Amino acid sequence: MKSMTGRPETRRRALIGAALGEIADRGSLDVTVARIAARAGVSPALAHHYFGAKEDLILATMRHLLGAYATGVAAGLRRAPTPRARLSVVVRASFSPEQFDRVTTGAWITFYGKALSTPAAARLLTVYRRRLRSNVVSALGRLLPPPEARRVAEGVGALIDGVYLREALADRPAGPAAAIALVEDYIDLTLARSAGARP
Amino acid sequence: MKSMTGRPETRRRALIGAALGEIADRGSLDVTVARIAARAGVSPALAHHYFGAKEDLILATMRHLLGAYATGVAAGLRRAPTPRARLSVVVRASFSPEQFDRVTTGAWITFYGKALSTPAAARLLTVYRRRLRSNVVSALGRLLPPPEARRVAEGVGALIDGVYLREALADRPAGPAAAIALVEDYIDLTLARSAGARP
Amino acid sequence: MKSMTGRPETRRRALIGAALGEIADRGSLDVTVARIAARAGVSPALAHHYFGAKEDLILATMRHLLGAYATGVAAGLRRAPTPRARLSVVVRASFSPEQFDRVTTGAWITFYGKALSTPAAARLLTVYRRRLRSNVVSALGRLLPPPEARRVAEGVGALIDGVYLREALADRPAGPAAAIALVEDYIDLTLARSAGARP
Amino acid sequence: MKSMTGRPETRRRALIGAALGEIADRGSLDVTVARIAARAGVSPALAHHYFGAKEDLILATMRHLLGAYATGVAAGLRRAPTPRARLSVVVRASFSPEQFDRVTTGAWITFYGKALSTPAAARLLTVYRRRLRSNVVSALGRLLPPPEARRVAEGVGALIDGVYLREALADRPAGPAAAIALVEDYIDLTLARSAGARP
DNA sequence: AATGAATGAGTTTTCATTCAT
DNA sequence: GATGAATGAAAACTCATTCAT
Repeated sequence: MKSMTGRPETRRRALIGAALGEIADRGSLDVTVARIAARAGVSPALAHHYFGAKEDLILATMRHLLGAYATGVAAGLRRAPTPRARLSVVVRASFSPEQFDRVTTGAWITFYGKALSTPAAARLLTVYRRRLRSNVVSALGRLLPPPEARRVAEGVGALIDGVYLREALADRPAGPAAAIALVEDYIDLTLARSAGARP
Repeated sequence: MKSMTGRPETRRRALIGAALGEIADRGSLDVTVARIAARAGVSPALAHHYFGAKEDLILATMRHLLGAYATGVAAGLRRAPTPRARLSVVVRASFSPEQFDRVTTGAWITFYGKALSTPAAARLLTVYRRRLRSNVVSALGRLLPPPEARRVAEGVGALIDGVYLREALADRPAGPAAAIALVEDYIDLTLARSAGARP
Repeated sequence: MKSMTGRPETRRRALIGAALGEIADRGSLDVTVARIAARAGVSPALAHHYFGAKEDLILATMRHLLGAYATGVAAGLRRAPTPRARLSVVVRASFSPEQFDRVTTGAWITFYGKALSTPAAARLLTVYRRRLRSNVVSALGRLLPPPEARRVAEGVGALIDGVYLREALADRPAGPAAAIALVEDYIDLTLARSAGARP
Repeated sequence: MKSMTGRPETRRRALIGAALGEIADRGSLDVTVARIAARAGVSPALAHHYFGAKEDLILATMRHLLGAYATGVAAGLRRAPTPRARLSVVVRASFSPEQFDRVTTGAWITFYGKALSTPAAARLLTVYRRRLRSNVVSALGRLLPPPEARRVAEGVGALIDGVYLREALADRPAGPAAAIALVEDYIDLTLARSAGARP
């Protein structure tokens, strides 16, 4: 194989993309540097050259995944006029085509497992999750009293995760529209109760 | 190590228990036959003698895990007098001390990942999940019209999964009581709406 | 290659012997587990099975080498009637055919280098050297006053090492007889001076 | 890293110095071109540009080491008035601060090992050793009959090597003064005998 | 002259698995 | 039934070396 020189950033992207693909294909982090490198069209040694240990490549890939999601959410939030609309943004972003394809769902679940065993991965997850949660809580804060806002935020987050997980593992997935409807319905129900209780 | 002879069934149980422990300790399926065997107090060769390939031991362990959960639910259901109570049984069984310790939560999440990549594991998961779902649907069927029963069953299942996942990964878990309350609240809300809408 | 089962102790010996041979052939510790294993007629995996890391195999080999020398000296000492004869035993043992062949000299020098970089190896060397030195000092103690005995012991030890080193590296070695004569002469000279000085 | 252009000779020196340092730090020739280059503040590619293969850089480093010693001896010899004084020069040069620091002793022993396996290194060593020996023999030739002069020269050389080696590896080195005293004493003893025997 | 990108050829090490006893 | 000896196949990682720029 002739060695083709490219810009380092291009190589890093390619390697992370390849890692993501391999992880989704294998359905686990039990992937080899050799296969990732081959998929990226470079030598295994180059993967080490850029990322050091395999673990670091994996974590970089995870960071990329979380970052893409956070970016998607943030972009939507900037354009949402009302608190309720901001909640919808979070829900829809979670089931957007980019976040909900086979590769990405596979990678997400795999990373949940990784977080279980690797403190560094757990920290990454915590950071992003907290950031996301604060978005939800702040939107809900305009609609609900603080203690309930926190509780509902927890429920919304859990429901998103649960639906996401089930859809990813379902033999016959219901699709994003149904997923979104389910979560939106939960939000509406909760808000309605509070609204009814207040006056 | 002295070779200790035991009843085959005892050996199998010991090996499955050891596998479960190793999986939880490592936080992933990246466990070795050698360690599992050592934990069970037998030689690696014996593990193969009983289970064939490592993969089979892993699947047997998964089956055991799912079976234990299903058994717990079934036992509760027999003693529950009303449909609403039967729903509670399912919820509580999911967060019972046996299902909600570090070992078991770790194993569950790990197996979700496994299902992603291994058709056999996915099938196992599907079978048990369907069985569970039919319990929920049949209980809800007494309280809601069929189409909504199905939808709510989906929501309840997803919420249980989501809460379970989040608790397992949380740096500061809220505990089973809070988890149960969250899901029960969702059930109540949904039932209340239907009750209010009907008359 | 058919796997031939043998007694563990036999295998360990074979591996240590093979390591010694490889080290001497290569003239450095830059040897591979694969080659050592091949020379011993076993798989590389077996070397790890018995010794753990390569480093441990190397240290075991070093221990073997030092042990063989110490054993040779000890055996001779038991049969030596006078202090002077005991000194000769040490000298002759150092240049005995077993200690002075190409393999052994090569290994010794290589291990001196190893001691330079590896504390564990340095400790090994120190232990054996101290044991040897105490033999020399105790023999000299009958012939010389203690402070001089210590000094001479140092000189004898250094001279043995130096001659050994030079012979090992010489393009035209003078042979063991000349080596022994050189050291014996040093001993005699030193003893003669003391004898002459005393009366 | 900014590419810094320098005079080729400066670069070579820097690389050899860095190699020497690395060898002493690691205590063996198991050093990498990358680390040597980094220590010299240049790229690995440049090391190859100047020296070709790593082996050549190592040999150049060895040559430098031997050359520095020979230069030190030669400088001393020019100023020594008597044969006996010239012998002292050789002894003292061997344990001078430049030759007896941690870096240099480490490098020397390491190169002894190298000579064992690499003919080119062995040749280098032989050349320098012969040159040195002829100095000693010619000095001794004024004091002793030729055959004995050769024998004593051998003993002096071996003793220097042995003391050097032991000091380098000792857990509690006695220091250069003691080393020099030991060798000088050997010389004196030998000369005294001859002097006593002649008349 | 000098570099960084890139790789091929190794090297240690792990581990599931087999098999004779 | 049970084991320990043994291995093949793979995996991560290292490093000297090349080459276009």
